[in-house]
Amino acid sequence: MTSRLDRIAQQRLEKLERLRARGINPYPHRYHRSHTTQQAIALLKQQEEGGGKGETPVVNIAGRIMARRRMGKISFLDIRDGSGKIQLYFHSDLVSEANLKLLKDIDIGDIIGASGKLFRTKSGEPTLEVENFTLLSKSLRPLPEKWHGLSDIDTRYRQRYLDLIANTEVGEIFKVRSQVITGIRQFMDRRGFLEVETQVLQPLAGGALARPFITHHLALDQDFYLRIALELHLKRLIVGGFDKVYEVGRIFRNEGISTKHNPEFTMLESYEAYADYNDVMEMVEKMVSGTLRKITGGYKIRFGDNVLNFKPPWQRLSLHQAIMNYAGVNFDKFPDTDSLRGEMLRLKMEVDPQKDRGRLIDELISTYVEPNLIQPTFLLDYPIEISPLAKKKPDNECLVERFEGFAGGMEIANAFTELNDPIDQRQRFLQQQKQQAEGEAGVIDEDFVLSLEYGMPPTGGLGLGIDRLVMLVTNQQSIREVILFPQLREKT
RNA sequence: GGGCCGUUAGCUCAGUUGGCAGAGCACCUGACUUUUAAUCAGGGUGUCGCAGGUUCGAGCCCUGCACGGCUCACCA
Repeated sequence: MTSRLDRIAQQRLEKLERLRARGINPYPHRYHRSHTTQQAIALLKQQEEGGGKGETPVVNIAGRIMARRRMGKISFLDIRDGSGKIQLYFHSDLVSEANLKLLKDIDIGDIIGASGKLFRTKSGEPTLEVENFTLLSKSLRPLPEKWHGLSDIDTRYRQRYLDLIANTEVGEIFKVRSQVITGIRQFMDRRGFLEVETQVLQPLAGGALARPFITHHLALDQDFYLRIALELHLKRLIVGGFDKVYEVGRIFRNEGISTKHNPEFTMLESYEAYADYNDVMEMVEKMVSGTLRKITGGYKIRFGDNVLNFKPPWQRLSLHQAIMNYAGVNFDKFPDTDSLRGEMLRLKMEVDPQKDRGRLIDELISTYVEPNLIQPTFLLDYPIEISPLAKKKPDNECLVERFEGFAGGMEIANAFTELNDPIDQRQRFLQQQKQQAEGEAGVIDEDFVLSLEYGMPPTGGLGLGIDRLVMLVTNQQSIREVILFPQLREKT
């Protein structure tokens, strides 16, 4: 590193050695903290509201030093813990000689514990008048700048701990993320769903069509795939007799990285026996709107330039109608790949000649429809070609009972009335296999089909992208802002 | 993988037509008994992302590479 950083680190190492020479352990094992900074402030307020009667109790607090203002005989330090921050006041007449000496070797970034009485300064700032303090951890490196914080995105993601120290609002995003997941779990548990954990390392990566990550088990001398969906194992559990199951789990897709895609992301999947996609739709509305209300107190959130209103019921639109509205294509009139491609070319759309009818429809959705679905919207009834795990509509062999939920121009949910006919399922897999691109997992999961042969009740299933939901709730335009450690290329 | 943009002190950023490498914060020394982006005086600590090239001379121009951002492609 540069000589200047060496110099700062060197100075701090020298301080460390001085402390050790005086018999001070710069990294002690524990500290008895009586209050968090916010509890201490609350205690002071309580004391004041009681008319100042009684002795102010001595509190022990601990945290990282964020700022220092030295003024001759007195010093002010700001320290921060997980709850917030508080100001410390040091007066050289009030602390021991040893403490005074220690204070000289303390730096911004160090973690200390301090005890003393609470009071308010002239300007009303709640403050701890320090009587005694201890070094709890010596910091050897300078923190990012106090006013502008840390804004270099590369450093923010690679050294997320610095981001969290320097930019307090980043921590808030991840608190909301936790609240979203907690809210969803509570919702599902209350509805009688059983939370389960299924395997991450799978012999076949099924349940979606995406390129998987591959790994190898040494003892078994066998390749495994990191799961690309939770679907097929959760449905096995429905066959097994758990009527309502869900999993909040990490899934892995070996695809491109973008502001809306991270190679590993978190998905909620749930399956409910004896339900269909209409039941699931209602559940999604209640789950998302209810969780939102719990966190924000209302149904409306700002997302970019828009205000999204999640109050049920959400807009429902058939996929067919949506593509008519936004792309001007009536796909019913173009029942095969060639005719649909011809129509798209006639409308001067860019068309990938490799794509079959299903993928062309998919393209119409993602290019023309999805970006326009700002308010929460359900698109219903998808073409069978792109929905191999969903049950056909009773009155239309070409469509399945499937919906996707959108908000803020992003897909957040995907659900269907699950296909439970094992013969139809095998045929759909075979059909899928023919269309599959190279590199994608293409082997039929025979064990899954076998499980269907034993009989799966009619079932409604759901997949919900947690990361994107958190993006919406926290008004973030990049998925990396809601994932603590997003995927980056290793620096060489 | 393609296109565009970026990379200068620990952090946030300037850097003119190609002519001695700059500021604020942080850091070090000193002053200061209620400060809070404390203030005041002094101190610049750098492989200008990396490697080449052009030039008397390159942070600046050219080529390649690395990493990042946006975007396109990919992506049930």
